[in-house]
Amino acid sequence: MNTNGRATLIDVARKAKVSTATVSRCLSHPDKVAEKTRLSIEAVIDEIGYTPHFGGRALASNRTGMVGAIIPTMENAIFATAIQSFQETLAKSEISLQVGSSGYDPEKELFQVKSLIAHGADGLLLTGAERLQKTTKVLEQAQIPYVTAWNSKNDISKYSVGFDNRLAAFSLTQSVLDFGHRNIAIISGFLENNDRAIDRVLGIKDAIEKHHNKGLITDIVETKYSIKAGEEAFDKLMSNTITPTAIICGNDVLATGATIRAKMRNIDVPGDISITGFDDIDLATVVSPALTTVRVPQVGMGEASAVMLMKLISGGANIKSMIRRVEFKTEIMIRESLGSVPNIMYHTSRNYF
Amino acid sequence: MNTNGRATLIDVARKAKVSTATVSRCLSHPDKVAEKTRLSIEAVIDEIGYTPHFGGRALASNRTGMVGAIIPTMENAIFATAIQSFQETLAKSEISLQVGSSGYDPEKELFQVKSLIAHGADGLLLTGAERLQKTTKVLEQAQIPYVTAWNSKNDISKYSVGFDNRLAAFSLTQSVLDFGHRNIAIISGFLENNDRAIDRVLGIKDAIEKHHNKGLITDIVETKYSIKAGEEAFDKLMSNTITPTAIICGNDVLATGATIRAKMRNIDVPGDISITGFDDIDLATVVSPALTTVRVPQVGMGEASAVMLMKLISGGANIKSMIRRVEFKTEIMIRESLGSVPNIMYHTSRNYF
DNA sequence: TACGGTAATGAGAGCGTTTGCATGCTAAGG
DNA sequence: CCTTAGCATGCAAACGCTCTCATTACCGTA
Repeated sequence: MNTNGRATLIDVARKAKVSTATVSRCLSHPDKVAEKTRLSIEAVIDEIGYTPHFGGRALASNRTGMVGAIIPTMENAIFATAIQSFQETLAKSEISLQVGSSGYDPEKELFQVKSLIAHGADGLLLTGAERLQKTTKVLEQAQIPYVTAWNSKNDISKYSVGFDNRLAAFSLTQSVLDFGHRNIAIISGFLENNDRAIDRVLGIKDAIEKHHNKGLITDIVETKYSIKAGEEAFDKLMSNTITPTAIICGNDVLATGATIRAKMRNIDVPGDISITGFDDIDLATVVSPALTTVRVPQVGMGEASAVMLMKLISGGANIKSMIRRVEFKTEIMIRESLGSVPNIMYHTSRNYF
Repeated sequence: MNTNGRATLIDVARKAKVSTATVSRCLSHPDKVAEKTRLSIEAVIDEIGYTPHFGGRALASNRTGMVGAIIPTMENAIFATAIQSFQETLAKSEISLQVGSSGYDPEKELFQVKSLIAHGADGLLLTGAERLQKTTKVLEQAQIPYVTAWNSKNDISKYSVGFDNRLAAFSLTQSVLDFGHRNIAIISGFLENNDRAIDRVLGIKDAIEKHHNKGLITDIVETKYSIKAGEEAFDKLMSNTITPTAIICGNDVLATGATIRAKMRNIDVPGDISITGFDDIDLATVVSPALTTVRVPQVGMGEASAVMLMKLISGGANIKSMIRRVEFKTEIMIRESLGSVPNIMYHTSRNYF
């Protein structure tokens, strides 16, 4: 019994008439202890309500059983599914998760990294490929293993799990072009410090350049990821001289905003204008019309990154032979929000080319 | 430099030519150290990239700087806002948060409590007033302070933050009655182990009993909190002999499901049927028509519970004089989904009374 | 110059666990 | 009956930090 009145290993040992070593083993490696001993120790533990002291454990074993994840934002569901499956996978090994958000700001990411390390993270999951050099340095000095997710364009020396944002956007854009659209606008998240957003825009441009020409892009609006921002961006696009017949949005949240605003302005989707999203979060099928979007391998990424990170943490010889990079495929989900070009607008727009 | 190659306090002390005590103070109570000393220590820390070892700190100080929160579900946004403000408030004091979910199952809650304690939580935030006796016992044996939220109907000896679910539902129902509705159906979450859901149903009944009679309730459907469940519940209600003119839903998620299904079936809301929600999450204004609902003091609860919990953790003399219970007001948000009773149905329904 | 008081620092004893190594015991084989 | 392998257990040294208490340094005042 320590000064706080909380039971300790020593109390258990004394009461069970064994050494602390045996009690410790009984907790951490039950198979190393004789059945009989184990039972009597467990009885004592139950009786006096002993819980191992976290700090003592962490100090002696140099492990906390906690890992951290830093995602850009929790405000919308973009990362929720992946984080959930990440968490579930960890939970199977009794590892807990602490989530922080960076707000798409590398400085804040660095802060979160420090904070998570200070809070005892055994390993970290980070979003995207780019970060401050200082962040990488901190990670290395603290000797914390980490995995990056959400983008496969990654330094080969690092451990990463993701998909090809650029390629996915490319495919989606091809579908849009196939529907006959020639005046295309983009509503993107802020590109600064966001390699995923940059890649998506690049993918759109790739597709357009390949099949037609750059002039097809009427405008690119950069804004924050929120429904309201999507609404405002829509207004902006519709106030331009050249209005688009299709709007490709950086994610489903922006697309939802655009769709809602279209409805408010009595602009029919997809009759008058087509709108596409990215991510395929729940929202995509809640709005009407349901969004054509890109399904991102959230569950797969969550699981794969958890497995990778746990291997890294356990360390040992097998690290050398580990796969350093997992790349997933994406899938285009064609739904109601993408349709053919409206005739009248189609003609109008042709004048410009 | 320890065996892992990670820098320790001793390394810093040696390099800065001071004792470990001074370095420790410099980190934890900078004002107790001379400016000059502090600067030189900080320089060394920066140079060798020292991060305090979590385990050592936790062991010596008997604090982890982490608290846990257990909410019933993360699958929808019901608890998100409160948790976020809880977290933000904690963050100001450099306390981190670990969230677990119980799935509305008391056994799972117990498991999560144990898990969070095992992971070093300094304190806990729990949802609702009811739980297993064993859970309370575990909490006490581990000497972990905790606060309950979301329901103010609470044992006075405990620390709680919440609002009166019953009263809120009562007010909302009054509004529904004021619009002339006399055939009212309820779609509730499962009542078992959910004091909030129970209270909301009781509040509805209170209002109806007070102003009219029980017979006005055409049906009560219990189901899980999901959009799909809301849809199915709606179908169930509409297949009854007596159909309602208003559906009061246990939360916005269920109400959203009902609304979506109504739209699918070409039943106009609120023209043919009124629907109300509870919680006022984002979803409530995303669906159309926007939901009439109850605004729950999520931000307030989050902040208040964080403050209360932190006081409890710091302990000291002021605990005795602490306020043990904070109760917030709710607000009825009248939006499009609630309207007058359609004439034809009104007449039909009158026949039954 | 001596002295008291205060601010800054140092010494060192824990904090509760884990774990490598030593020891003791049991059972099987010679 | 003695050896020996192998399993179960105990001993005790870390692990890295905090914090109390003691000590030193410095200043102003008598």
